[in-house]
Amino acid sequence: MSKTFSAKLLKWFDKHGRKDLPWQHPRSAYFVWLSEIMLQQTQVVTVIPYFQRFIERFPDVNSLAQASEDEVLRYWAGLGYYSRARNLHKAAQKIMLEFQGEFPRDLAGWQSLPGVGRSTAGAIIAQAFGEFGVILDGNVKRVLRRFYATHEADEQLWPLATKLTPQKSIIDYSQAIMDLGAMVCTRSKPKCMLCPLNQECSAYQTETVQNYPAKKQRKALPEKEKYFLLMINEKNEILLERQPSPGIWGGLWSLPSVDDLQQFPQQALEKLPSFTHTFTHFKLTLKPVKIRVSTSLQISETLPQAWILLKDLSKYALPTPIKVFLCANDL
DNA sequence: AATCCGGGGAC
DNA sequence: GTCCCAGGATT
Repeated sequence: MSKTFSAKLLKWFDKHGRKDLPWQHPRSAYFVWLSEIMLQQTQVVTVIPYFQRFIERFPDVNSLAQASEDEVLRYWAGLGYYSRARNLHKAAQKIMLEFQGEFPRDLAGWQSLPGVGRSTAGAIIAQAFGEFGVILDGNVKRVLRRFYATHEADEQLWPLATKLTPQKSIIDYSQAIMDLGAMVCTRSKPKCMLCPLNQECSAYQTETVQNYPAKKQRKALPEKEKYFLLMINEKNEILLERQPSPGIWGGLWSLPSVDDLQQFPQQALEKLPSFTHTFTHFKLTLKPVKIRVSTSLQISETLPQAWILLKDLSKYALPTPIKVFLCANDL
């Protein structure tokens, strides 16, 4: 049934597949796991430099487990979805303490680790151990929806993905199905003429490729606005606060933010140009305010705080828009 | 089943 | 500007 599908895909992979990604050499369980987490909702080209820096500092699961969460987040800062980094760190500690430093070998073992779901576990089983594992990521979903010309929900695609996955050549197949989605069966302008599966592809044969996957209707993003306090003391230090997790920018260091400025004397404030940042579920207008304060001023401490010099900014994990703002402003 | 969680690349 | 990317956790 799936024989022609995987056979044709593997033949295509031999010639056109990606075989020199950083996590493929060596293809260790640690590298595969780390790459799969970084690649969740994040494109390959974005991940590569983060992966390189990360493995240089944390070359194995033990070094990752021993590190502080704060340092792990520093190496993740800018990549987004910071719960991935927190979960990765927790998982490393679990592997060291509960699994005696040995990676799981089966699906259930991997899925017991925080941040590892069904698809990531399947990818790791396949790529790290060469055993039967099924992937259903964004690429595979798109390929399957077009191949079967179906609008079925994500969950309904698992049996199809499982049926198509071969017992042999699993390492290459799992890479091949993702490469096809990333390189040929792309979201826009798919290269159907180059596709090894076009003769069996229902969407291609009915000339309805553009209908799959269907466009989702998006709701208008809610808009929020907050004041971000650029507090500067007499030593020219600024105040950072560590954000609570879970939550936006959880675990990262950001400027203190407030909904209004009524607690501050008007003459102490200097309003700076506002800017916007769009998250997945809302649009935030950041309204920076510069406040000169005396060193002795006691700020209410609901979150961990640090007075830091601008030159030491790189020692902290900052959200990208905050980092960009601070680097663009002399104090 | 929806919603939350970032940032950026491609268009 | 829109869309969505090697998704998972939470509700």
